[in-house]
Amino acid sequence: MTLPEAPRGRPRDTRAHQAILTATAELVAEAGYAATSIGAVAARAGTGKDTIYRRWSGKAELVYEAVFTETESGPVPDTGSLTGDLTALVEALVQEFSAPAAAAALPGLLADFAANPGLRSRIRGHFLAPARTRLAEVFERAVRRGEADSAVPVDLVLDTLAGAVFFHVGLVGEPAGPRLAGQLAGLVGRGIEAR
Amino acid sequence: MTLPEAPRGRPRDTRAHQAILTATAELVAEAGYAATSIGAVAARAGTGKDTIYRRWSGKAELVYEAVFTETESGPVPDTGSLTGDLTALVEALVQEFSAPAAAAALPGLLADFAANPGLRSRIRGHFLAPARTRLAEVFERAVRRGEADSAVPVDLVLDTLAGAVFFHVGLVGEPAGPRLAGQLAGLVGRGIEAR
DNA sequence: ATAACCATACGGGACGCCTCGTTTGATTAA
DNA sequence: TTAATCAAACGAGGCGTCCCGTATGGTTAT
Repeated sequence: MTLPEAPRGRPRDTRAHQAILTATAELVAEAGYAATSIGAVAARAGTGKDTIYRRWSGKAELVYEAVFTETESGPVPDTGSLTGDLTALVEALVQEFSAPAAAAALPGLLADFAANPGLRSRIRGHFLAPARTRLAEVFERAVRRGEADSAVPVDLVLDTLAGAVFFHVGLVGEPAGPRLAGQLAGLVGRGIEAR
Repeated sequence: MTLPEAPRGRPRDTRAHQAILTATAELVAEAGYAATSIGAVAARAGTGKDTIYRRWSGKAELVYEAVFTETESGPVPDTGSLTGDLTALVEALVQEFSAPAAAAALPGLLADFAANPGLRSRIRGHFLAPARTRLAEVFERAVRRGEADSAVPVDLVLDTLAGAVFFHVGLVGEPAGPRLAGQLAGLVGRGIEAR
């Protein structure tokens, strides 16, 4: 049943693969998303453009993988309180969005995703879905403890948290201050409290 | 002191000006931000590109004015309760962001603004500042009534509301459901309640 | 075990198409 | 006379595709 699908011909070069991802992340961090062209990435990575197009369909997919793939999303926080869990979750979100390459890439990346229905559904699956799962777990624990109001839609909370962090990082342009995560988690945490 | 700045030479054509703005809004709504080029706008408006570049410095400024200038932001709501005022404010925000041209333009526009420091500061002044003023008024009234916690930063609330609506409209891609405004206002309203 | 073969990847370069923002030229309106 | 208008063309640069000659690994035949 497995059908190993034996690959024929020359295998792809792992070093080229990694060099492309590294060059992409560096270029985005240095020059921004718009100024990052496939040609420039190829030149910096020391590859041909074909070697890039053979792996990724375009700039959006390449940058997304280069910037957000190495995300280590650790275990779901379980501090015992809704506010604590939420703060940990938001802190991770802020940290992820504030990394130089990520902050530089996010607005342009989001625009490309929004303009392309196919990409849009893929980002919801790859990026938002795990975040939603983690948030839902924290939320359900809080509901069982009687801390949270089960009537609040999880998707709304997710849009609110992600949107707030993105909007702040994207429009303010400065690395998010250290108090942002705590304040945001406090605001939203109080908003979903049971009463 | 006024220096009427007597115009010399042929005055600019008001009809061309309006035709350009109209063509821009239509093109953005139909084809999206990325597919809207200055050349296409000029062709549709029946003008030369020159006539556009004489008035606007580029696509971002043109689209921003075409899509968001006609925003009529009515009086600041005063329903007597924090939740009521907030709901009215968010409903206006949702309506504004959900207009076909606005929804199509927002992600790309935001990306251009984020990539350009000059444009970024201008959008904060023209677009966000009025919203912040209106929100601050609603918020201060609620603080005086004892409904809201004065320790909550207004900017955080603004980022949260705008970010949530943008994230929802931009990534879901569907017109925001009718319940979104009420749910979001409820969530954030409870979050800033005095306790 | 060795060698021939084959499918695919590689770096490099050129291509046609598109958009951008600028410039030029002839015309038109105040 | 002055400046705005439309039209056309420009150079620069990105995109995505294609082709080249070469490199590389697995498969097959000896």
